[in-house]
Amino acid sequence: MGILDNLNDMQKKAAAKVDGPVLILAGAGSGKTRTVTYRIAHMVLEKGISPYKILAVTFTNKAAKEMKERVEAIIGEDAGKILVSTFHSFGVRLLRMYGSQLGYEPNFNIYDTDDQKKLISDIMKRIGINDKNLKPATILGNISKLKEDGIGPEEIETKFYMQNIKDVQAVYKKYNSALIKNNAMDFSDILVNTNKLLDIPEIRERIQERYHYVMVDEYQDTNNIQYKIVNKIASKYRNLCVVGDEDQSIYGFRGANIENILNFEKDYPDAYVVKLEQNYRSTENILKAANNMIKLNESSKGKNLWTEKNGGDLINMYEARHARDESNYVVDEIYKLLKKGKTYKDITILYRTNAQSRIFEETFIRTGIPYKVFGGMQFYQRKEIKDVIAYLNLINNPKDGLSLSRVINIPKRKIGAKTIEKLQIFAEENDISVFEAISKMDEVGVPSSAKLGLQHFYNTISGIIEESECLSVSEIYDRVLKDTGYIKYLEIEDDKADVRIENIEELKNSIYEMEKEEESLTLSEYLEKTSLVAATDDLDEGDNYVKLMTIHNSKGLEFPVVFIVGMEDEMFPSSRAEFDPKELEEERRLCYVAITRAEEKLYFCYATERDIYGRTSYMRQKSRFIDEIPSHLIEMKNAVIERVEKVENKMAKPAEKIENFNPLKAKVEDNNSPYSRGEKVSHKKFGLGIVRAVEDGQRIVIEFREGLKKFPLMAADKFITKL
DNA sequence: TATATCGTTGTTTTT
DNA sequence: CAACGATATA
Repeated sequence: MGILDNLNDMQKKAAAKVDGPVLILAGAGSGKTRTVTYRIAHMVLEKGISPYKILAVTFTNKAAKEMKERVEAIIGEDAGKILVSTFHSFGVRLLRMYGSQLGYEPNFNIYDTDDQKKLISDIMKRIGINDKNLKPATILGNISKLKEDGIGPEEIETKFYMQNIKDVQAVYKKYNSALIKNNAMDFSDILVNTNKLLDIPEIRERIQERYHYVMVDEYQDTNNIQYKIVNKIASKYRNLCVVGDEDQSIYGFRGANIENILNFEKDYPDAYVVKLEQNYRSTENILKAANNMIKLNESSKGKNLWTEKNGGDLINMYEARHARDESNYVVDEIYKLLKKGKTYKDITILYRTNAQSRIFEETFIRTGIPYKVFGGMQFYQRKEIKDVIAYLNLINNPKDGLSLSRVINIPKRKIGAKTIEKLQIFAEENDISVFEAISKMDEVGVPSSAKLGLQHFYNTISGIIEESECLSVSEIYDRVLKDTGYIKYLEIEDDKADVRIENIEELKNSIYEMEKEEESLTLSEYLEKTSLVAATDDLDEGDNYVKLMTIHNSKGLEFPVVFIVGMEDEMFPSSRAEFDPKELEEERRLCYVAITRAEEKLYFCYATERDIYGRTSYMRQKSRFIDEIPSHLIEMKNAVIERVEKVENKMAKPAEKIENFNPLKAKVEDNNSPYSRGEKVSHKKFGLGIVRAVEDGQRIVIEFREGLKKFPLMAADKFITKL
């Protein structure tokens, strides 16, 4: 009786094959984590492999933590010797040790997306790019892509199709050198530089010798640079085990390359391939829905998930008149579920975009349902938190000019944009940090009104830096608040002071928590953790509340009851994916992920009206994905008419109406019409619009920014152009 | 330099 | 609806 007898036949095969390249194609809910943890346990306990030799890479900290705990439950404290880490944490770890070879100091800071955008917009201003069509976010997207494809600013060739290539190139160059000057890395740098380190023969060999066995989870979501990193480390001993599911590849937009998993057998012709198809999570009906949908994807290699949980409830579908009604319906259903013995923590609401959480939050607050939103405007992105973190960043790494410029005038010290610019220019010309430039403010020639504030700022920060060596993170944190008077500043200047101060308290608690777990937590480590947290890292299955999150954030999780809301065309699939077959496939995979999160009960909801940008969008259609599921698996709950009456009676704010227009009676499609529903058009006066209906072949209804408009079809061509 | 007010514009998805 | 930027004014 060995450890692996706890697994089913296929899982056992996957876990027993320890040497050489292994590809585990693990369908949703097929016991992937179980297989991998038993595989590791088998390696250590039965194969005599040193746990130090094992590296397991996961996608989130939560997954890493869970894997470590589950291995520990089988093999005991030896589990602590295995390195289970995310790509980014692994990279940072390496870069703290060897980053000096690339010109970084070990206390480098990590910039998140907001920091990156700020830096880029500063650079754009400085070099005088004020093209309205060229937003920092766009340039950032280009830069990240180039970086991760290994293309430096010098190497951009005209063959790359990219608008404003010259501007991108100029910003890219400055951006990179600014990061280095600031002793900072962005998310891409962490991966790119890790890869660079592995190109240094001594380091590569050291790592290869350290980790004879490499495992990668969620391999379908690795990007090109992660692919390089993994394959470099594993190239010597070739003990590479990758686990994934091509049908769950949903991060294409950030560079994930589904080809990595599809081509594994080409990369390693001797790969041992195992498919895990028995699903332990969901009922038969839920799985059938998922299977039927995903088989429409060309990217799908084809697999057939099966389960012993025969039958099960049908998928419950509800058409709401308005998004408000949708959330009310969900609340009604939650109450029913509670009566049937479910608790709040069994229930999760999934949606395509973060903005959708809002209406549910309002409804849950009104009805007293406990809930928690994961992701979205994250804790660490809030203004007050970013301010305090910026102070800590600056103390950790005084070269960080970006963090400096964020807080130099917060609280107000009479230091304006002009003064900061002068300091920046001086710093650049003399090749020193901005912080150092402050100490030479007489040479810089700052306005005399700013001098006192600058001096004060400088003294405060350098005072804390001097002492920081012998202070804990929470002590440094206290010093920052006290010495800068930040709380007082909020009380005086900020009308949301109470909430912000509460958040700052919460930040302090989180520091305490971390220090409890790790006594010798350094400032640098703390900051690293805060920049690499994922939305669901702090999800605790024990807490009793309804969970709300995007489908992306739900990957790897499972819940007894799942509501997938906003199942409307233009929302899901996203309007941006409509015309691109590849993106549509990714949306479909996303839907597949959503469906396969559910264990027992699955709901689809959509609304025919919904407020978007403060305006109502009418006649929204149910998602095409719903039609891809066999109708006998779906139970339609309410006919729209019946519901409309009910809702109109209780709606506080009736939906806007245009004269003589009844959305319910309007003919939605007309095959003889030159226009079709959902088509995007442009109008001379009203701008962009979407065709909502063609009435009796006579009139066309178009939704514009300022609402619905009707035109006689005959005259439409004069004003309207198809896009 | 700091604030007030108006107008524009946008929304996928995230480590 | 917000968040952000540009412009005006103290």
